[in-house]
Amino acid sequence: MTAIGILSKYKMSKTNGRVKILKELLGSDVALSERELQTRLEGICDRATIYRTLKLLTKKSVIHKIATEGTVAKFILKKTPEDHIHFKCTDCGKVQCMTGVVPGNIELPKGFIKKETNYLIIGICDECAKNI
Amino acid sequence: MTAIGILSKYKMSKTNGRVKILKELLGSDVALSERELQTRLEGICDRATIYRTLKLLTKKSVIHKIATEGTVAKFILKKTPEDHIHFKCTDCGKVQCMTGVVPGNIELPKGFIKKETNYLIIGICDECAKNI
DNA sequence: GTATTTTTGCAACACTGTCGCAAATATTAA
DNA sequence: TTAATATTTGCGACAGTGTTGCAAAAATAC
Ligand SMILES: [Zn+2]
Ligand SMILES: [Zn+2]
Ligand SMILES: [Zn+2]
Ligand SMILES: [Zn+2]
Repeated sequence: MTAIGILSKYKMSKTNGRVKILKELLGSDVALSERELQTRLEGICDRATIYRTLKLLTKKSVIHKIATEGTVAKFILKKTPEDHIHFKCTDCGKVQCMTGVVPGNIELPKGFIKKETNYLIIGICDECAKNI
Repeated sequence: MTAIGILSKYKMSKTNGRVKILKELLGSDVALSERELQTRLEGICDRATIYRTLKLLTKKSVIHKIATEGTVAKFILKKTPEDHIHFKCTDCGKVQCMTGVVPGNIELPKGFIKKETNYLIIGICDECAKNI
């Protein structure tokens, strides 16, 4: 689906900034932070606009937010609604979705109610592992 | 083990701040942020000292750091060296270790090297679930 | 086209976490 | 116990993230 298509689908105004932000996210196989988007967009729009857009797209479930050990949140297109694991490389810093790696069916103690998950594995990615 | 005992074991100077911080962590079954420690200690020591102590204790593996979806890191005593899941309640905000809940043996794609994990489940804790 | 609604940029803000450095405290050795 | 040495603290400054109010700008509806 195209950026414009997605914006139409969720009844979001098609502004220049939003289209460009979505295009970057659509074209990236790794999660991006506001900062990284800012750099890629070369000041096409304001920080605040990027944050607002990321928030809105997350709410619409177009993208999802990944909590890493650092301070920065990263965002990536949501390809599947299912729980899955994320991987963060300590070498290149890339954060990506691990599709195909299924987290075992986790059973919580009695009384606990699961809403969403945030599974992150930190290590060395396949690309970086080659150069060790 | 006592706060003093732990500090001795890891050859850390027994300062007032460190003892108090460790005591709070030893007495808490939920993860605490620097802010929460600050409040509990009622200004016994500086922000910077708390951050430095938390960093050092994490390095010594006395406590561990939990990344949540927000910006704040929380710390809790490390009872086991094994990978385990954490639970964050959206109602009361508590973050705790889920001992007993074992994450299935996750197999990464070829080439990826695991160093550490950060598994977080977000939902309603048993206590809060009672009052719904 | 104009009217209306939504979004933007800007500036200000609160907050987290880090660091250098002089002063304070803890450890050590006598 | 005291003096010498080593470590830690508090303070202030800083960089960075994310949020918000508001007037101007842009997009949508008519
Ligand atoms: Zn890598
Ligand atoms: Zn994902
Ligand atoms: Zn709760
Ligand atoms: Zn834990």
